Amino acid sequence: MDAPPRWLVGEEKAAWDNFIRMQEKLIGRLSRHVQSDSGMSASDYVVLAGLTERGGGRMRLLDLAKLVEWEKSRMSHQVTRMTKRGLLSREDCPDDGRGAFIVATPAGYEAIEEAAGRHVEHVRRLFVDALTPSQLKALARISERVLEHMEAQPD
Amino acid sequence: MDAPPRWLVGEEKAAWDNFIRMQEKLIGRLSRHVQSDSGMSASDYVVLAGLTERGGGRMRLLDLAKLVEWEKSRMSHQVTRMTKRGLLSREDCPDDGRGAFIVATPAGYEAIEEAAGRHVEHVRRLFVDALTPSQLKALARISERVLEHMEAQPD
DNA sequence: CTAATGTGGGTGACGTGTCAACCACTTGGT
DNA sequence: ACCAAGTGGTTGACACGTCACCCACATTAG
Repeated sequence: MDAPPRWLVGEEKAAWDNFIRMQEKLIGRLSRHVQSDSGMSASDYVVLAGLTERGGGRMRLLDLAKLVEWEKSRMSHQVTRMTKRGLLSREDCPDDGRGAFIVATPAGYEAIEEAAGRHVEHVRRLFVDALTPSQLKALARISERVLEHMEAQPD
Repeated sequence: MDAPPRWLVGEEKAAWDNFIRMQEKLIGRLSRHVQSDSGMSASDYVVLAGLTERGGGRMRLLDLAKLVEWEKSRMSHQVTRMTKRGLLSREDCPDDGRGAFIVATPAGYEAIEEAAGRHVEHVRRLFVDALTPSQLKALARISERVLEHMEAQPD
């Protein structure tokens, strides 16, 4: 019987609209910065950052994909491209004939170290500096809350 | 002389990490929903929503692009694809020989009306319902604050 | 009127994301 | 030992986004 949609109103609508616009503008600007001052795409950055900071520079492809919440085929394509550009390499896994280790090359390490420092300055400038400590705290809790809520929710 | 990067710490880091993860997961899930229950991509949705709700179903290409904060070439490509699928059509502008009006077709209207109702239910389920009214209000203000801050900031 | 410059919009090439199918290897049951 | 089912990973086709460049028309200066 298809009840009519419950459109957003008042604070609901304000929160959603502002959040969406803010997030789009912020992410867009940050990825253009990564691109223009390190020559890497935002995806390159995410992959290298995850691999080196949380995987010690060497990880199985699926583990890396889960870490950054990507699909395996996306990761596979991305690794192929980054390998061609010398940032990563693939190695066979001795324990599991199907497996592939993804390894950050020296050039990969260099690139991420360069980029990370610049990136954090942009994050500060555009995001952290815009908010008071208590607003930062509030946003941390709100984001956490939404994440938990989503995990408890079907798809 | 290249001061060392001021890495994020404590609440700064928590706010940023949680925000990024939340936003990625939320946007990802919502666009998969739009896709699977209306057959449209998230981009199709944005274009049709902007065009019909705020442009009366008929707008110049550049105006539409500005409205949703896209580059003109992206919009042009997108309109081309949507035109092929019957959701939009192009019309010449009599006042300006270079101009192009983008018009939502009846099929376009139908599609967006169908999709919008379902979309808002997902937004409620995944986002609005996760937060208290005061958290929604806080997020609205925080987002607004970041937006204003970015506008006052060079690039 | 005409030439320079600006603006609205399109195009093609290339990097990226998704989906579905596929291959090779592993695992578990019999 | 063997076969079914599962898992790790790759591939190809196609939709999408960006960049640089292009073209047609408009505007302004002279």
